[in-house]
Amino acid sequence: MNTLIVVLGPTGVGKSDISIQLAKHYHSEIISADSRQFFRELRIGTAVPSAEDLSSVPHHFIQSKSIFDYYNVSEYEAEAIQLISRLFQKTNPLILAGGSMLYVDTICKGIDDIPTVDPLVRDEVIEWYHLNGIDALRQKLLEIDPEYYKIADLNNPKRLLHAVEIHQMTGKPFSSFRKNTVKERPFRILKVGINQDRKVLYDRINLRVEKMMEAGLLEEAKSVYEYRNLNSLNTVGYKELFSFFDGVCTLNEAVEQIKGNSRKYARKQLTWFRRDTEIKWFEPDQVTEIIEYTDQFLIANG
RNA sequence: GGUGCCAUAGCUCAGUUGGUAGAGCAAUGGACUGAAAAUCCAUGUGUCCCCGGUUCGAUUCCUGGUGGCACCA
Repeated sequence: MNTLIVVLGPTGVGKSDISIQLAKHYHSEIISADSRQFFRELRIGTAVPSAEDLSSVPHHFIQSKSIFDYYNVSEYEAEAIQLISRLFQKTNPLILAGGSMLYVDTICKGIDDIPTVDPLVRDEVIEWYHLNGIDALRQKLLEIDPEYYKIADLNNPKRLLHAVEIHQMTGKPFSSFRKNTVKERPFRILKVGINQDRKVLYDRINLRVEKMMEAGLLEEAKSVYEYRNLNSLNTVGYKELFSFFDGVCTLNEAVEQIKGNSRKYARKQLTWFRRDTEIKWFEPDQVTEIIEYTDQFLIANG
């Protein structure tokens, strides 16, 4: 059976470098599980690998979408699983690299089949929510889906809105779609986590933001500023600079916020990954150990 | 050297008419099913600069010291 080596970890820890080294070692290819590097208009702020790195190993799903495209985890699951099975016909193992937790999990475990929400329905429900407030939204959920109401995060409008949207679209409660079934993949999965001392990681993140600014992040943000309402632009590195363009804060404050929000994101990623006991953790400089680990797994599993 | 102001959480500061203190930022933990770099929840002990005095009780008032800032010389 083929093996998918999943390289994951917090932002800025050096996943890309390690993935490239692994891919070279196995003459393999890299599938990205990074929900922001998909967008070709966002290059500097999402820390897309250099042109040199990209040409040294085949990469997939990097810079492959536009910020104007509607994209979501489910579409990613379908496209990525299809690609993975095609690539496995000539290459084994393959490398999945990225820090978008939900996207990584979707490849490993799958996601329930829930209808895609019609943008018109979404707008309608959001408008209703703005008019009536969160209490009314909770009340509505209680009426249409008491089962989900019991477990839902009632402070989180996005969660409640989605349940209402699904009901609006299908006439069925959102909870009836939530099966929580883990999909069996026709390949083995080996999870390699990269992490390091928190202080060192934060220094790396802060420094990386400075380098992004030197590389022209301000201009990149300016070039997409007029589309700021797009979901794809609700992204660390851009939203803070939009605030600067709006005159809400100084450039220096915006840059500090980018650093802070990147650190928060790294923490959030670690929270998510921490509960996944299948992950074997390494430090960024342990490439030799990582390859030893993946080699052993591949030998043991034919 | 003189005068004035300040000294409280990692940082910026608020506050206690005397009953040992709280905001923002930072930090930390958690949740997560088609918006996920999104969205949401939780966590605040710190010699209240130091020595002494007044007081039942001082971080708060008073004397002195130390450090910082400003102005005057």
